[in-house]
Formats: sequence, C-alpha cells, structure tokens
Amino acid sequence: MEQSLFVYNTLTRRKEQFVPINPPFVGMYVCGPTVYSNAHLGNARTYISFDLVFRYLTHLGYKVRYVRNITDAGHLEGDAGDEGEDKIEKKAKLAHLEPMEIAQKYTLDFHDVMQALNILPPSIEPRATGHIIEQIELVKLILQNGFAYEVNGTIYFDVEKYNKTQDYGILSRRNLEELINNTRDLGGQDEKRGKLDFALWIKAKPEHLMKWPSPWGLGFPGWHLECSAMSEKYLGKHFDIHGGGIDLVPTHHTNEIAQGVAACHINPAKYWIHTNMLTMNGQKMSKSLGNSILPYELFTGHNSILSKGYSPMTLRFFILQAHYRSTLDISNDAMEASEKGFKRLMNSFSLLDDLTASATGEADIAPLQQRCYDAMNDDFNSPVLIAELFEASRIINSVHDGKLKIDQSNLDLLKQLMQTFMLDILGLKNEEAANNDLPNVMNMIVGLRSEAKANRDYATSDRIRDGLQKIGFQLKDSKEGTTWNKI
RNA sequence: GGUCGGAUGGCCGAGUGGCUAGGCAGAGGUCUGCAAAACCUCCUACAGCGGUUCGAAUCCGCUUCCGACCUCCA
Repeated sequence: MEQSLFVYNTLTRRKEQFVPINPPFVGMYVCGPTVYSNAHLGNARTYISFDLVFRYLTHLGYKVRYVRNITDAGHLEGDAGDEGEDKIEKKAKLAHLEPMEIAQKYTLDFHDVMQALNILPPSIEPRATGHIIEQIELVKLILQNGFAYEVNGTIYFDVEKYNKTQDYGILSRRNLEELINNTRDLGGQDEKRGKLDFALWIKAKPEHLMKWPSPWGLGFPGWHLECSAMSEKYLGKHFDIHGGGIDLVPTHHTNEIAQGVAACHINPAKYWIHTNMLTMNGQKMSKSLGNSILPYELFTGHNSILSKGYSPMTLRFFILQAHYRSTLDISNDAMEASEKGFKRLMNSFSLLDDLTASATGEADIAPLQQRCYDAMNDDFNSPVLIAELFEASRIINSVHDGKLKIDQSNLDLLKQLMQTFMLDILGLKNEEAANNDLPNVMNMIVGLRSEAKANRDYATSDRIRDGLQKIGFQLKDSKEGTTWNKI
C-alpha cells in the first residue's frame, strides 16, 4: 500500500513529506544515553517515540538502518572546557570502579529497560570509546578546514569563525549575537577565544583515567563529537533522520551540525526529529532536578509520587497516547486512566480469535484502516491512531456480543488491522503470562460454577466468583457461557 | 533578563477557519438470578479581553499564568 508520510522537521519547523535520500533505504541516527546512571522515565519516552518511528518506517517497507549510540566517554560535567570532568569518570572515582565498569553497569540497565518496554534494538549500537580513532580523524579534518584551533593540547571549535560563512543557529533559530549576549560567564574558559566555542578534544590531566593518545597529546573527545563520528561512519555524511530529545536542539545538535558542515560541508541529516519532554507536576523530569522516576520504580510502585505500580506496557501505552512533540505530564490519575484503557483494548483484542463471521455484515473495516494510516502518516500521530483502535475495539465487542454482524473478509481485515497497528507499529503486547496450565484449571473451576448455577445454588456460584475476584480473576457471564480474565 | 513554546470539558489528551477525536471518571439505559463486563445514550470544553471573517478552539494583537532553553540533560 502506498502511503504518503509527513514528518515534522525541526530544521524547517514544518511538516514535510518524507522522501528518503536513497530509497528504499533509510538511515536514522538517534542520540542514545550517556551511561553514567540509570535511565529514567523521560529517557524512556524518547526511545519509545523513536521505536514508533522505526517500526512504522519498517512497516512501510523501508530498509531502515537505525543507529543509536551509547556515550561512554567524553561527556563533560558542566561546560567548563578543560576544567570539566568526565561524567563516567567522576562516578567511577566515587565508587572505586573502573570507568568501563560504570559504563557496563548502566548499559545493561538501559538494555533491560528497553527490553521491558518492548523497544526494538537498533541495527547498530556503537560506543564512543570504540570510535576514538574516528573522532580524532574528524578533529583533524575540522582543524584542516580551519574551523578549530589548539590551545595547550585542547582543540576548540571556532563558532564565530564558522558563523561567518555558515548559520550556526540554523536549528535553534537563534542568532549568534543573541547567543553571545545571553551566555553566562563561566570560570575556567580563559583558553577559549569565543564564549560559544566548544571542545572537540580535551587534554587529559595526569589523574584522568580515560584518555587516549592523539596528535595533541593524551586526551579524550568532547561531547558532540562522538555522534558526528559514528553517524558518519555508519550512515554517511548525509543521511535521512537524526533524532533525539528536544533539549538537545540548542547545544548538542547545533554543534553536531556545525561539526558536520565544518568537516564534510554538509548538514548531516535531512530531517531532524525531536521528542518533547515528560513532565511531572508540570516540570521537566530530569536527573538534575531530582524529580525523575526510574522505570523499575514505576513498575514496582516503589516511588514517592505514584500510589501503585504500573506495568511496562501501561507506560508504553500512556506515552503513545500523547503525540511525541507535546509535553506529557505523568500523574496517578493519568496512569490509572491509561491502565484501564489499555486493558480494555487488550481485552477486545483477545476476543478477536473467537469471533465468527456472518454471510453478510454491517461492519466496514477498510475506511477505519485508512484512518489508521492517515493518523500515522500525519507525523506519527499515535494518539489519533489509538482513538481509531478503540473504534475497532468497539466493533469487536459488538460482534462478540452478537449486536453487530461482520462478514469474513471484513473480519480478516479487522484482525490484520489490530495485529499491524497495535502489535507491530505501536509495539504493544499482551502482558498476561502465558501459562498453559492456568486455562485448564480455570475452565474446570468455571465449569463447577456453571453447574452450581444450573442447580440454582447461587451461594456456591457467588462464592467461587467472589473468591476468584479476590485473587485477581474476573468472571463474565453471557448467553454463550462464562469467560474470565485476569484483573 | 533574553529566545522559544504552551494554556482544551472533573482528569489525561487529539484537533490550525465551518463537519465540534479518544481514554478515564460521572449519570441514565439494555443485558443479567445478582454482580461484573460489554453495548447504547448523556455530560459538548477550548485562559481573559479586543480584532479579522458570513463563520475562530483554530488567524492577528494585548493581558495573565505555566514551561523549555540560555549550565549537564532524552
């Protein structure tokens, strides 16, 4: 099926038709985590959003190479130039561990979270420390092209010089003068020529643990550089999509573009996609503000904000119920509502295989399917898609109740639609444990209750029903018999 | 302070000029031994004040409030 996809490009601030540079191939680079602490819920939102993009592009038939990096070096604590300390290293010293132990620990944690949330692994997940040579080569190239300078073994990017021939603020839409005037004066920047200059390569002090030899002495790469080096290595100088959180726009991505242009004379990506923030009580969730919840704290309910635990799929559903470019506020009520809604959707999904088709039917699924595609084609509008799936759910339930008739071809289409959009594209899955014994046991108990009911022994039948209710199973009586599900 | 973005019904959240999503909560009904579920119906909102227009939640201006970025952040 030919679909015309429109995506919002931060570069142009408009929705643009998605036309790959080299179809059917699509290159997508998403800035991954800096592995110096646990991934929190806000991080999860970003990767769920790009998982949706990855899944939909794949569904449309594109051959997507999805690169999402792990930054395990070079990310400074504070923007203090050579005074800064590597985040990984700082943590390592505190814990008396090797920096790589820290990186490994949090990389594994990150992967656990990704898996729990049913986020597909990227095609390539490169690490900054594995690409030091590429980063050094990139620094050389930028120096050679005249957009960087060396001071005592540290290499800075010359922003003001760059801006003479290029537009440094092309992504953030800020002009240089504004930026210079509004940048706070920080200490330890004496070496830099310009206030906005940023380090490409940083000279290591003797006590630094993570350092590598370079033409400028022992040092380590600056933040921003690893993404430029790795995206170029795996996707080329110019690729289709570059993504990340919206908070990366003014600094990280701005500098990545500058690096790309300075080294390769081209903006690295055609479409820049940014996800909005997850907020709590109206404020951005972030590690520095201390209002972040870790995913496993959400799953278990062990946190000070929410009253109970919510499953990974509930979180995923909650996140997909908002558009990726809107801020999303997390709260008890909102999670509660999503949990119930998600269960309703999943319930009707599980009824799908029991439906029987009629010779003729009133249900017409094709327009609904088109509306699902329309929603996704409009900049991955998952909340509208979910609204349509609730319409599908209503149809399923009505057919199940015998209140609506559906013919075989529409039933097949309905099954296909739910499978495609709910499982493949939204990446939702049924969390009910697949235990083969349980249905048999339950069927036996339900059978006993039906006998009691037939004998008008309601005391017994109610005792069974209420007892099951207490341990988390809900019975539903209908003309066709009794069904059950886990609450 | 500067720049940018937002303010939608009890809650969450779509929606860029007329057709006024969806979920949760609430009310009524159908079904049912009762209950639950499901289905049907109802609750029809767009911060405030002006303006443009035949018509505005949607465009413009002002005001109020909130947030993001400018420092590490997804």
